[in-house]
Amino acid sequence: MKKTPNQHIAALLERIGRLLASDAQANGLLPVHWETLRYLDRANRFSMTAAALTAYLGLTKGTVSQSLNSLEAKGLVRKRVDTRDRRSKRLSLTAKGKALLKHDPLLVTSQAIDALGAPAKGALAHSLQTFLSTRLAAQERQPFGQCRDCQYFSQNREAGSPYFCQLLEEPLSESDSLAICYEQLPA
Amino acid sequence: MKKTPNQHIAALLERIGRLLASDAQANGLLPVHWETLRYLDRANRFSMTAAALTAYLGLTKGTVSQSLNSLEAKGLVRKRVDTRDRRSKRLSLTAKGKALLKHDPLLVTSQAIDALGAPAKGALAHSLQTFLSTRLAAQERQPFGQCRDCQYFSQNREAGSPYFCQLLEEPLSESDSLAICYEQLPA
DNA sequence: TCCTTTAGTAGCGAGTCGAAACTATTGCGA
DNA sequence: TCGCAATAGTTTCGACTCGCTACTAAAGGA
Repeated sequence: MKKTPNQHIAALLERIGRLLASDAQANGLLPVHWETLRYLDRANRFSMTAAALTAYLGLTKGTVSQSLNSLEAKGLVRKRVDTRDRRSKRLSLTAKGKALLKHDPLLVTSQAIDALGAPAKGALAHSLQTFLSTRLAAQERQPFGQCRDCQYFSQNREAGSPYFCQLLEEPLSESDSLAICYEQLPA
Repeated sequence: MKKTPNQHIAALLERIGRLLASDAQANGLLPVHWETLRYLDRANRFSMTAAALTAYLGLTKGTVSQSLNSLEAKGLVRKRVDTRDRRSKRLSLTAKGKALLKHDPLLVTSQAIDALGAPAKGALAHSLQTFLSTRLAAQERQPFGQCRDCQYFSQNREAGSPYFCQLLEEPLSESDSLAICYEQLPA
């Protein structure tokens, strides 16, 4: 079976994925746990729910519910019923969860990337981003891009907050604009 | 938590890995099964053992033994005791296993790579390869490179086969030289 | 008010995965 | 030649993921 350049790249990506997954078994956590902590660290306040996390990870809600229970039992994640929509629960990282992210095994991985030069890094990031977006779009999955790159993102007309979400009709802070969002629709 | 460019790339790689893993649940096989079939399709005859596969996947031998049992029960892989070293078993793909590789979910994935231009693809393949090699070397794991890029690889002095392995003292065919090898040591 | 949709949970079965204990074979060295 | 360490692989155990299905509860529209 001869390999095309595309297949070669695909095989490399899959193999690297496996490599990173085995790295990610650290501190008694499993890969999916680390991804959850990272997500909750990066998501904006509208996206801190089990449903959004389910879409992000591409798993079923039953599976995600179990993982969250496990993280809650470890004291890394907190669940609180949303007062506006009492079906929903708002997730958050506990102080312990935030502290644990300082020992994210991904930090070790990212050191190995220094073997590449700066221009190669830029090209790599861009290519990976393009591939990820293409693949997610093909499966009709949410891109989870940054808030400020969204077509609902706008300047705020009123005082108080610099930006505004036209979909959820909520004011946005500077750090909101950098977070990733479940609802994000690239401009 | 601010992200450095390195961390951004590492996060992308991990996320893409998860994406591919969920794609790889096709035809009733699990990701690790597909990786096993692919390995057995690409490995040379010295590397068709459970021990080599264990090193390739970075798992424990118990786990790999179980996966192989499952693949054998499905009729995709065959195990035969090695006549030279009766501790060892030589693995091979059955006809059914080879046929199944024509439906490898990685083939779908590789189509999405066409969203990148040809020069970007070359740079991407090179960067990923460099990263993988660096990371494997850091963990003192085998690179599993192609036979012909090995320091034991040489032209054959006798007739019959074009190449020769100076480590295993075995003649090598043209297709041997392209296969990946457990013993490979980059020149 | 009814009915559909949405958010999340609970339980089941299959299977990965690591760890540890085990068998069998090989090969080295005294 | 004997004994012992190293190597190849299997088995069993427990924890956990993961998809699936069935479930509860709340929201919201006709």
